[in-house]
Order: sequence, then C-alpha cells, then structure tokens
Amino acid sequence: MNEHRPQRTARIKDVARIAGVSTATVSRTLSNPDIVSEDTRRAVLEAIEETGYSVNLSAQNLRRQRTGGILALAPNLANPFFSEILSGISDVLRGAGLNLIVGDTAIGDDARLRLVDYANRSRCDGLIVLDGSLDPEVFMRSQCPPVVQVCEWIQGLAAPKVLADNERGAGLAVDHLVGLGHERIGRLAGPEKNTLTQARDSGFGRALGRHGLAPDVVYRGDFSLASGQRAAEQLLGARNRPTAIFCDNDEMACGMMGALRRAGLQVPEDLSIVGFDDIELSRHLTPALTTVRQPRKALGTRAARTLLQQLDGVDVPNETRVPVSLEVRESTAPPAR
Amino acid sequence: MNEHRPQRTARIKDVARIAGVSTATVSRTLSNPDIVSEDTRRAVLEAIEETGYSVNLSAQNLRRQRTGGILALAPNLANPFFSEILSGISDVLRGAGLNLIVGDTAIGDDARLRLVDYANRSRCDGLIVLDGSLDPEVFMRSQCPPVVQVCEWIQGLAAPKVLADNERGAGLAVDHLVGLGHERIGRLAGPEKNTLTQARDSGFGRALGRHGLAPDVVYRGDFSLASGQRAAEQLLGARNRPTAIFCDNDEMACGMMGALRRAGLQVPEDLSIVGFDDIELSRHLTPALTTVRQPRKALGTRAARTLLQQLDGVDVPNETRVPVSLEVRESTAPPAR
DNA sequence: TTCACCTCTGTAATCGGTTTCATCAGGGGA
DNA sequence: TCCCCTGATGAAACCGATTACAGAGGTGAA
Repeated sequence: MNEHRPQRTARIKDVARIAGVSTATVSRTLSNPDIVSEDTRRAVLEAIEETGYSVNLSAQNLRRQRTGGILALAPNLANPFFSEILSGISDVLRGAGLNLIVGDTAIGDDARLRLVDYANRSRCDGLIVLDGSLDPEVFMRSQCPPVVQVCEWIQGLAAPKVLADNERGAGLAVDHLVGLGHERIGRLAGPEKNTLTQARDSGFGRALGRHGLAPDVVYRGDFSLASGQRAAEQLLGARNRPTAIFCDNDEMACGMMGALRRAGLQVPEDLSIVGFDDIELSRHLTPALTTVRQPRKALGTRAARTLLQQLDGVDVPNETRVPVSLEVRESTAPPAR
Repeated sequence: MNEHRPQRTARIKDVARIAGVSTATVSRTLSNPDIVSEDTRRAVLEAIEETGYSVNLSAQNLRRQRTGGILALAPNLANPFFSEILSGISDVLRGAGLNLIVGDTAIGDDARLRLVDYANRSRCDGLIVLDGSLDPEVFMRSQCPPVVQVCEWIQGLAAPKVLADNERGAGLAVDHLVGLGHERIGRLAGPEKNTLTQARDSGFGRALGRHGLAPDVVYRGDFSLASGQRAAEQLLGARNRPTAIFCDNDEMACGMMGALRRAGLQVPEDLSIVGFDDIELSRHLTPALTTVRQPRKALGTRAARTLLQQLDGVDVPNETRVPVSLEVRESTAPPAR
C-alpha cells in the first residue's frame, strides 16, 4: 500500500536500500570516498544516479553545526559600487560551496533589532560588512560568527579589514593636480563620520602639506549623483572658486561635472575634477573622468578569502591594504591663467 | 562536573528546564502563543530572556521542510540594473522572514551543473530568475522549487513572469521621435536571442509601421557601455546615417553618446538618442538622456510578492506587466535640416 | 593454531527543533 | 454521581543527515 509515493525526492535511506548498504556507507561514499571499497562505491554511486538523490542541506547543516551561508551587509544594494564587490565575494564563496546571502542595512526603524538576529551563528557562518555606520556592539556578542570588514570599517570593532589604500589614493590625486600647476584644490567629501572620508581627508591634507599647500573649500556629499549636483550649485554660487576638486567617489564627480557643464562651465578648462573608484562609467563620460582606481572586485575576493581563512582557524592579518592607482583621463588639465 | 559549559548558546531544552516546562511548550510559546496559558507564557518568555535563547534555524528548517531562503539568479551581479531589482526583492523578502541568496549565472564551464544543484528544494524555497539565457530544463525537474521570472524570460519555461511593457516602451520612443520629425530611425539592440530585445524589436517595428515608416540600420550590442562605444564607431564610419537611434538600454546609449561626442558629433543636434531603463545616471549626463523609464525596484518587489503568493499556494497571473513611461530630456531634438 | 591488527561496514546516538497523540484536570449537564 | 468535553501540557516520534563505536572478516607473524 505504501507504493504510491509520488514525486517524493530520494533520501539517503532510499539510496542505502537500493545499493544494499547502510546510510553510513552512503554518507561516507559522498564525503570521504577513499575509505569505502571500490565495489561498494560503485554500487552507491549507481543507486544515487538511479534515484537522483541529492543531500538535504538542512539536515547536513544541522548535523555539521553550520549554515552553509555567508551574509554580506551592504548599506544599499542598489549602488553599483557595492554590487561589484558582492560579485567578487560571490565568486570566492561559490568555489567554497557557500551561499551568499545579502542584507540591506538601509532597513526601517527596527534596524538594530533585525541586525542582531542576522548576526547569529544559526543564520550564517560568517559576515562580511560593507557598512561602516553600524553599531559595533552587534558584532561583539558571543552568538556572532566571524566578521570581515571591507572598504568601510566600524570604529571600535576589532574584526579584520580589507581596504583600499585611501590615504595614498588621495595623495596620488593631489600630486597629479599639483603637478599640473593647481594651488587652490577643493574637495567634495563624503559624510563627516564616514571612515573612508576621514582616511581620504587625512591623505589629502598630508599630500597638500608636502607641497606646502593648504586645503581649499570642502563640500559635503553622501556619495550620490544628486549630492554631486548640489555641490556644483554651491560651487557655481561662490566667488573665488578653486581650480580643481578632488571628489570622494566617481558618482559625485559625475553629478558635479554634469551640473557644471549644464551651467556652461568647461571641464577641465575652467575646473579640473578627480574622482575616486574608477567605476566603469567614468571612462565613457565626456570628458572622461580622471580618477583613483580602486579594484572593487579584488576587494570582494580578498575579503571573502580572508573570511574563509578565519573560518578555517587560520590567523589573518588585521588589515589588508589593496593598492590603488591613478587613471589620468580628460577631466584634469593645467589651471586657466 | 557538567557545570563548565562556557559560551554554549542556549537550546530549547535549556529554556524548557529553566521555565519548568517541556520543549513542546516552549516551541508553542514561540510559534503559537495563544494556545499556552498566560502564566506559562510568561515563565517561558522570562527563561528565553534569561538565557538569550534564539531558535536554531537549521533545526527548524529541517523539521519544517523548508530552507528559509529565496535564490535570485542574475547574469551579472556587478550590473547596476540588476542590483536595483535585487534591492526590491530584498525589501519584500525581509518582511517575510526569508533570506535573499544571490547567484551569479556568469559562472564557469560547469554552469549547467552548478545551476542544477542551485535549483533544488533543499537549497532554497523558491527562485527568482533574472536571466533569460538559461536552460529551461533545469527549472522543470521535480526537485526545483517554484520559479518567478523578472524582466527577461526563458523560452519554453511556463513560470510566471513579471515584465516591463517592452513593446509599449519601444512604441513611446518611436512616437516621440517621429513627433519631432525623424524619419530615419536606427536601433542599437541587445543580443539577437535575448527576449527583451525581441519584444522591443517588435514594438519598434510596429510603431514605425503605424507611422508608415520602416526600420533603418540595426546595431547589435550586449547591453554594456563598451558595446555602445563600438556601435558609435560603426555609425561614425557609415555614410547616410539615421537621424535618431533607439537603444535597448541606457548604458549602451551612454557609451554611444560618449563616443559620438568625443568624435565631434553633437547630440541631439546631429543625432537624437533614446535609451531604455532610466538608470539614475541618465539624468546627470550631458546632455541628459531621453529614455523609457522602467521601474526596477517595483519589478523586484512585484516578482518577490508573486513568488511568495506562489509559495502560499495562491494562484498567480502568468504574466504581470509593469507600466513604463517616457522621460523626455535633452538627448532628443528635431533632426537637422 | 592463536593473536594482533587492519580494512571495511553497520548500529545507533546525535544535531535541535516541531508536532502528533495521549494524558490530566476541571467544568458543565444529565 | 457519572460522563463527556475542553484546554493545557508532556512524551516521544520525526525531519535527514553524520559519525563514534563496535564488529566482522581477512592477513601476517609468532
């Protein structure tokens, strides 16, 4: 009477029965084939083929005390900057047989609450954090699995970081502009509390100092196209403009450049602009944007690899610094006389 | 002797012992509080508070025969077009207590193989497919959980689709251009086999027909900035150019426009350009891009909701069509005389 | 021949919940 | 007083794997 079991997917028990062995042997055949005899292995594999068996991951995870997933927390999934890092993470995790679970930290009022139950061993085996504005406490509780930080980092959180060399990037931009003859160099920065912004501020200031210069005007943005546009409006309204602007990312640079050109200003003739990131778009703008290249995919893969090492109990460096380079294009030129 | 259990996170058993009830009652208190008495409930909640208990998801999922995750398959995570859809999906899933797992289909040679074990009930409770180039067979096996397709769709796969109204979008673009006086309208299309491209081709052709016109030249791209640039090079080399181009996405439009302007052509004076998607960038370009707006976040949320309904056993429409609109900006103008 | 040892395999405990079914106490009606 | 019913709870089966431990059979040395 038990015959009619339609569509029921095969269990390890079914495979065992058909192969004429115990479930233990089936399990061993899959996870450690060398310890079963040639004949048995063949019989088991045939039975697997016949039944179309595939292991039930919930059961496996429960038994192995893991989840098979890594959670990446990004401030805004819709932002292409983050998505390329995610892509790098995804590549590495796939190879390790782990799922990439993504979480948007731009969630409602209950953000803290939710975050706490994301940062939980029973939900993921590890965390990759791309958002420096989160509460460090959440990641310091005993339930929280290992964490790696990428790009941004959280003050007071002792988890390994994978970072672009922000100070040096800012320095490259300044050196380039000073080399062209600029002396009044302004800045379109990210939010004041942002750790990236702070690192670039410091690199910017130090590089100017080396050339005997001081920072000019600083505009604040939030890394969005729109905030670049707003900064451009402020700049257009000011007298005594700087001759060059170093922006904290390409999107703001692009928003600013678009607004300036629309107002009739020439880039780079009237104002030179340097961005940061080198998103793909930058080389397709007119003028093509001079920018500090930050290898985003590499940042993602490095972060994922660091996390995997941590999971394996390997010691990892507290900070990995990924080199940056300057891509000189058309948006910078010597200042007008 | 058993006292020394450091850092061990609490189990349901521990909560039960402390509250002086059975594990069944603890479980009921959490999943169906109304059926336990007031007093018991209070005692259990106190014990949970005291122990910091949180349910083990692997165990819960195993018993409930689910995974708690939805897998989204996108051709290229790094592409901002997809990331905004993902963001919409994420919003809805979070509310439903489901994880969003992302998979990049641009994976190695073994893509087929891997895909098969992604499309498996033990890995996810449902699938959202954003890639029309996948093999339909994979999703038609009995192990495969419910599927919803977004934006692109797979020929021969009977899963519900959530789509922008591509035909109408192409029609809006043509009507606009013809209204400006254009008669020789070319096209920068996506890959020939792509279902989106086909839908827009058909809308494009029909709209031209309504105005008594026929399609001009067709360039093939792959939705990338670089392919827009390549198309521009072909166009520059041709004699007898069209006076307007309708592009299958904003990125190609942007790549084309950048290359044309760099070659000295004026947009829109020498050539009008219409894009598709309305990515955020488009309004910040100079000239700002006229484009067919496709509400990506809404596509994502609709798709996720459709999938949730399917999981609940509710009947869902085979095709949901999300309306599009034309955003007229600066990249279109009457043709030069 | 006996015993130690090795290889291979099976039995059964285990992971941590959920849910069926049984039990029990108390209330209401006959 | 007896019986039935209801509401609250506990005991135990169950989800589907993995793995510690034990046992069977074979080999080689003493």
